[in-house]
Amino acid sequence: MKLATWNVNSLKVRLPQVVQWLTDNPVDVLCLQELKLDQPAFPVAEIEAAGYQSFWYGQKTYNGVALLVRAGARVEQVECGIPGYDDEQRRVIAATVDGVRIVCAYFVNGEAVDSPKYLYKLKWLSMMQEYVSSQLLRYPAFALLGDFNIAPDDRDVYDPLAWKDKVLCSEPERAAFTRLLALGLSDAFRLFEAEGGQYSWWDYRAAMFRRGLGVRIDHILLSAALRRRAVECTIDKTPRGWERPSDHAPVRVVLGPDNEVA
DNA sequence: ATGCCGAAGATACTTCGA
Repeated sequence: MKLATWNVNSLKVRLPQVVQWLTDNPVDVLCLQELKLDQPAFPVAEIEAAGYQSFWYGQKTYNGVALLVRAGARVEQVECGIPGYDDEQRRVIAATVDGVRIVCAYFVNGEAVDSPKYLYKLKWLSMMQEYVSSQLLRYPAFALLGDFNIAPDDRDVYDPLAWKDKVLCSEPERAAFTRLLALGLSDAFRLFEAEGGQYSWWDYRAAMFRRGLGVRIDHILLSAALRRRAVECTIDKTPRGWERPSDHAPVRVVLGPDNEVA
């Protein structure tokens, strides 16, 4: 089973790239963030023509998340938003795909540590913590994928000194990421790569991608049951080099068969 | 110290992203 996540920064603009990427990378589930599409505007037919079912939670201009699921896969228990959290911003969609619980999330950016949006981010992170905790009790085969807007440690930042205590890198954000791991989740990328210098987001400005200056903020977290099956996890920089790219790159994980004896 | 780029809504600039 193959899972991936990609912040597309407008699905309207990036639709041809999403279809191209799925053709080149026929994953079972692709989690999308920042659709920037009103709910009725979702390109269901185009996604279906590419061989995928669509489940989405759209919002005009901002936010919006989707699960693209390979045709033929069994999809159950689709859930939008965090239950019990009345959040106007549409950032979460979940579903069970062929027995694996998938949560796709667009974490709050926060703007800056002295911003009111940062307080919203911390509140949102605590709600996500509770949500993931309760999901794990129900679904042992669990994966959380998305744009976390958190660089877990200094290996994930091109200039840790410049980013020290800044949004994406502040201690409270990193502590929230660590708390998610403490629920029994593993950062799939770090199962295979201990070195720094691999990033998933590069600022459009100042030719940051060309200069190799980025941040790793898009992640795939796996429960113990899925961690055992993980074979590889890679960041695909290819689409970041295309014309009119998203500022984020897709992240992909390959899971082997479930060999556990029931 | 600030903007750089890019998307979107509005309609010539502003808001937001990270």
